[in-house]
Amino acid sequence: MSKNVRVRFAPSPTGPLHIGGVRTALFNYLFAKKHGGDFVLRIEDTDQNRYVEGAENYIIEALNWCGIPFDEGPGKNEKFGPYRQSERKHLYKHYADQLITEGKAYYAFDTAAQLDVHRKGHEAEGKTFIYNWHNREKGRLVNSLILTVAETKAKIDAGEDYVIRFKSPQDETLHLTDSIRGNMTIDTNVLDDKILFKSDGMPTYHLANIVDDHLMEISHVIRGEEWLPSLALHQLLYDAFGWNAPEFAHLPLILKPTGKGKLSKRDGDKLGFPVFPLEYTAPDGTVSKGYKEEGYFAETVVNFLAFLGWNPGTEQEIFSLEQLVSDFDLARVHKAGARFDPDKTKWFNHHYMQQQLDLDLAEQFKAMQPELAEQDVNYIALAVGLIKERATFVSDFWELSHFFFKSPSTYDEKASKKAVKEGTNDILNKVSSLVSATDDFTVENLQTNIKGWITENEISFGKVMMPLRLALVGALQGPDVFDIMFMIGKEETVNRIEALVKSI
RNA sequence: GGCCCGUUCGUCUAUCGGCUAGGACGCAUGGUUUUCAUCCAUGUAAGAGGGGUUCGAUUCCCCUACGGGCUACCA
Repeated sequence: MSKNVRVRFAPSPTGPLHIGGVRTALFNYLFAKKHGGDFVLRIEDTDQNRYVEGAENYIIEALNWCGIPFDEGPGKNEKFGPYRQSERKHLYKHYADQLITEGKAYYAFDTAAQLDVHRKGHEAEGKTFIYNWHNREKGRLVNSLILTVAETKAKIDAGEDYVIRFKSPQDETLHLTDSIRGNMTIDTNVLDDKILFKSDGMPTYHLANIVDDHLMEISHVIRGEEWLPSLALHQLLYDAFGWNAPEFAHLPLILKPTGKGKLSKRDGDKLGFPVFPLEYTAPDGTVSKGYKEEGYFAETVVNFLAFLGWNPGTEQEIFSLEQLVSDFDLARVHKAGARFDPDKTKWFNHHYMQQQLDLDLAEQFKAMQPELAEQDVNYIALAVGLIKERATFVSDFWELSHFFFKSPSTYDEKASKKAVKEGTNDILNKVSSLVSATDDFTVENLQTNIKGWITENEISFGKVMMPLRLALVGALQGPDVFDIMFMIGKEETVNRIEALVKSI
């Protein structure tokens, strides 16, 4: 890559970023880092009506949690700032005026209500209303193409609302290029004269986007496929300004796990898995679940998002962020939309669970489990080390490890039936005395003593181990019984065995 | 409706004209284990349909079907 790579992630602060947006950000980040470039965050808040307080903050926190921070953006390394389009408002009008002066754009005075009438009328006849070459000078629309210069000026001076529309060309075939999809051709006759500048004094996405990408020296635009239909307009705008267009790559969409359509913010909790990286509380108080709060690791989220629409071409599926940076390649991004699979995501989390430090997990576990308030975190870490291989989330830990912290209050009925037989009492009493007699209380010594006794007396392992496990755990599950005995200590072990004996 | 993009196991995907179509998740079975898990092994299951091009098409082209996106003074 010869030129400086600069990419941008340009979300609209209309609410929390959903995982589709996070994936777009991730791919931008990976591409930038792969080529030693910069990852820019730009806030596209040109629509004042949809602005949501706190959304920008959420976006930044989400990127940070995922480990894909931006290099430049609001409040950070502002070489090309400001990075909020609302703060760049003064820049855009000049460019719109330039296009008007050059005859590439024009003023339009049609009100939203009038346009609506046209649209409805066309619809009733089964036609589509397009504001472009075929009707813009026919007299039914009001714009500076049919008004005289003086008339136009008079309207503007009188304070009448106007927009600025791009004058899209007639009878041309555009050749567009996308790094993922290759070449496409578009007939300009199907394009409408998009509004570049709104009557409220703000630019639309299209104008602001092109101007900012140019001013910020963006080299590659990597965005969702929903922007593909706008590519023709954007290319036309670059040409109109005489600017070199960046390279474009349109990412396939992330689809709902079941049903139709792309994954949307509203899918949220009703599908039983989070669609947001972080928990989000809307201004109206409704709370949406986040991956972080649900117990997913950032590594998990990054790894599964990377594989939605991309793969390395090898059979490797576990990728750290660093490995993704070195292996990522836009050429290997898929064209078709990818259905999101919650099961696979859990599998990734189970994998990354095993790589966490026991002490880190213990701290999280302690923070969420009231019963652990008085426990030594180092002891919790030992317990975690023994059970994490069977857990997907930290929230699974209590169910898997409660017996390390408190003695069983009940015995599972089925387990009791299976474990307690004729003579179990005697066996438990013997084991209890063997435990008591083990002075140097280590896993090895316990094994030597108890297993030795079992072998000497030719008893089956199950006859001893099952009731012993029942006494310690209250059920027939959990890790090695010798580990459990060692963890809870001699006295507690003896107490638990005696408690079961009494209950038989 | 119009325009654009897409289409390999249930899901994510490999294959860049030679395929007995590979891997992963899920599911099933078996093994390991003192238990439950984990783990390991095996199995299950696919190139939308029809035309071309070619010695040979999952791979290239066309048509149809289906899926998705866009079609706002939203991004």
